[in-house]
Amino acid sequence: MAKGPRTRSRILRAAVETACTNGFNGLNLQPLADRVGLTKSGLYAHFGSKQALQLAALEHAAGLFQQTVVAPAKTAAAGLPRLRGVFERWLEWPGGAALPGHCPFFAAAVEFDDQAGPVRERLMRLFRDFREVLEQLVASAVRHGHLAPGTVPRQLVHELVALRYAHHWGTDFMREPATAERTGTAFAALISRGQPAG
Amino acid sequence: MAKGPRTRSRILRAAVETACTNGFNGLNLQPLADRVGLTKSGLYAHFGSKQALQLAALEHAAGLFQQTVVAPAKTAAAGLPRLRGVFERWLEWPGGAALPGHCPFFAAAVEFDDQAGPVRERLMRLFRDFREVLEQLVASAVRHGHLAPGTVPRQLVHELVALRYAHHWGTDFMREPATAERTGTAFAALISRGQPAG
DNA sequence: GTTAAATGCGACCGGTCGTGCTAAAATCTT
DNA sequence: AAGATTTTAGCACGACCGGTCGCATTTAAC
Repeated sequence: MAKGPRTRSRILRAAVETACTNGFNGLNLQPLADRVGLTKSGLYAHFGSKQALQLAALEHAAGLFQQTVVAPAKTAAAGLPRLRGVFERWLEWPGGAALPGHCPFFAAAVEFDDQAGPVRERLMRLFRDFREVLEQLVASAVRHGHLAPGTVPRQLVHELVALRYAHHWGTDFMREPATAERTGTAFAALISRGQPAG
Repeated sequence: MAKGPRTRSRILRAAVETACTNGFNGLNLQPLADRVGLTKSGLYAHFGSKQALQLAALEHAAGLFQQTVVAPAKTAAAGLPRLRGVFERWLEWPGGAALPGHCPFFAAAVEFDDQAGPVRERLMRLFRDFREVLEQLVASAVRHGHLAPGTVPRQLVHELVALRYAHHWGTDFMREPATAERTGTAFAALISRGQPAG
């Protein structure tokens, strides 16, 4: 492997770590360059613009997410167990990928709320794609008879997203240990509500 | 009313509006001074530090929230109707206070996730206080027989927070019109789950 | 082993940030 | 109307921001 892509890789790792604690707007060149032992311009040469760096970091984070949260799905039986596994790994992300701080996508969703551009577009697509994955898992759980036939995947997934958000709020901002239990209780309630022949 | 407090008031109004779209870290002095027709230092003299400005803006926003979302609670009958009213006004905040953009508290929760200091402390207290209000409303609804006696207020409120977060995500970031309906459906499910004698 | 491309350094640009200071202007009090 | 006080403008500072350039060095290809 050539040297260029290798340092680029190091940069991206550090960039994602930074984004987890400081957000994507916190991807400032100078501190990031210091972290990887480069000069600002040396780092900059790899991307050409801050936006390109943000996009690359976002893409890298998406890869880690896929491989940490989604990919291990097949380790559990299809249907509800698989859905539960993904949800639980989602709760623990980004810690599950040995990343510090909090979910970078949630931070980015706030930072780019009013900031149109390719980063926002890409992030929205990532969200939609993962939601699609969740909906497939729900639909599969329904087909396996683990959830009521009348379950509307998109509705249930909306409520799963809600739980993940509240979990983020409770653990990362409020820092209340009881959060995990409350999230678990809520998840169980969601599932039992959708149980066939309640 | 003297002139000082009057301009201070104008500044705070503009500051909260800015915080709704740009967050509290986006409360930069120069643009804010331009908005209210002052010089940067002229504005600065009113607060003495950016952090003091952030705190004052946060306090002002809390006042608007109280008066827009919480105070009108008494217009509805005690119990479930009152809870529903507060939740619905919460969903529409900050639009209900004629403010642009999104809920500034959610943005602040991300910005100050890792940033210790008085702003973070104050914000956490505001969240706790409002959660307390919600729990009281839930408890009241239980006492009125609108919710099952076994309802755990803190758990239900956690899920209401979850819904509000997902609503924010769906409307402000994803910009999906269907979000309101899904949030409403989820709220109804939460309530019906807690209905006495199923 | 020579050569040419890839790679990173260092200095620097214009701009904006938060923060001080002083002096002038506007306001309030008497 | 005159004096006391508050309020604002003007200016400057050091630090940091994203971004650019030319040059040295390392790497890889021939």
